Amino acid sequence: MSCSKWKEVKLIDAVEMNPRTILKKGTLAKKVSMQDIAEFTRKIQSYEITEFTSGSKFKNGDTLFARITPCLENGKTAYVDILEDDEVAFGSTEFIVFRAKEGITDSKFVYYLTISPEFRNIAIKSMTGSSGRQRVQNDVLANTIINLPPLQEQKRIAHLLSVIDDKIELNNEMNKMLEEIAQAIFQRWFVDFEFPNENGEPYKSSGGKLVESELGMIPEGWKVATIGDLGSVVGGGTPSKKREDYFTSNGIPWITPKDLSNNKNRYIERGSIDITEEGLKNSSAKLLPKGTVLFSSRAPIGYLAIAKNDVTTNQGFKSVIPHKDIGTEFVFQVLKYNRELIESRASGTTFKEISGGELKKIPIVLPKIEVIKRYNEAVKSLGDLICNNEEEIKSLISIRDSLLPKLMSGEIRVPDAEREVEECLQKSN
DNA sequence: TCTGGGGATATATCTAAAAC
DNA sequence: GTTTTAGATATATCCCCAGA
Repeated sequence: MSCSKWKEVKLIDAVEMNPRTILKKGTLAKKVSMQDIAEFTRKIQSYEITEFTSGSKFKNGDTLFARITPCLENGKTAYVDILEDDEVAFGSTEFIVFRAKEGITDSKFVYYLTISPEFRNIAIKSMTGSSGRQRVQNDVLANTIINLPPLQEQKRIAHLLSVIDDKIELNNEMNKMLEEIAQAIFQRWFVDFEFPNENGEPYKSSGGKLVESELGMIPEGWKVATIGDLGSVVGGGTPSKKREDYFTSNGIPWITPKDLSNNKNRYIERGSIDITEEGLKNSSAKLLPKGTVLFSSRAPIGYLAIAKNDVTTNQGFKSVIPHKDIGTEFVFQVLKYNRELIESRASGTTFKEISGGELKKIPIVLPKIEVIKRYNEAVKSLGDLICNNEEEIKSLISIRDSLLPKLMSGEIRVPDAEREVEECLQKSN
């Protein structure tokens, strides 16, 4: 049901595809690789500055659209807003660059158009190429008929969706900062030994005594222990014969390293697939309680997450179920702080793997229990804040994804959608 | 500049050997 | 006998670049 003022036009008449953009060879410029784009995320995650040799070229306001399998299917599409006004950047050759046409389309509307399921499906269906390396056919996209609202309406739609994405980005920023604070506190207390003493003064600089240990000077009363002393170290498992009936969409959450590579959240509820009771029984995986720290131990060593509820993992993890008086946060930070050391103890030729035995043996400085207790009180709210922000992001994503196709097709109009968004934001605040 | 083939590397999966 | 470790192999992902 589209409004009469909406017009059916060919994409190429509304949007420039791979527009000519000038950047001289050898110029230093920002470079956005495929891995700098996250799945279904508007914001470009990172970039490097390097000499331009070849690749796609773009400016602020452009949309980068992955054209190769599986990046496109996985939702690698981003909006460029990391540049100065006249700055030109470049990136992977596997991007199609979309640019709004002056007076015809709005740049953010173009972004939301390209992430709408309808548009993505057309792109995905058009893909051809040798197996495993399918690419979008540009001319199919160019000739796709889209239902284009008047410019003002485009701006309203884009603005509304942007409000949601802005909030998601804000929450992500906030969480990044909170995580940095959490790390800084850990560093200050347990690496610099400036934890507050009984009088609330920083221990070391107010004359707290340090004594010799095999890990250098440490506060009196502390000791050198191992990661194995922090809790039980448990390996994961995969059912020996991969049988479909061992997996389900609503069983016991089963986490694999891949679930963490796509998901930078600190807390995890479930992975992309669950395991059945039967499957769990037929593997060496165990049920891990809420608060267990998951540490990927094979191939990508060092992905970290905290179980938000009971979960299991595949064999790519060693998990630490923290002792009661140590607590999740301390274990999480110890593993994070020692990531490189742990990786250096890994063995294996095809790829590195840290064995449970080796992981347990990694030496660490263990504070007095009362200090850990105070630490846990000090950082508890940080963890809670991060967790809440992550929850809020999830609900924002779900409202964005439900509104987007309806707004793009004209099924609902901006004022009605606005009300839904406001309700959602209100609830989360 | 555009298009698509294919190399390089990272990661997942399967499963056998080693360790318990 | 069961669990853990890790090699072989398959797949996923990203990048480079030749030829039109």
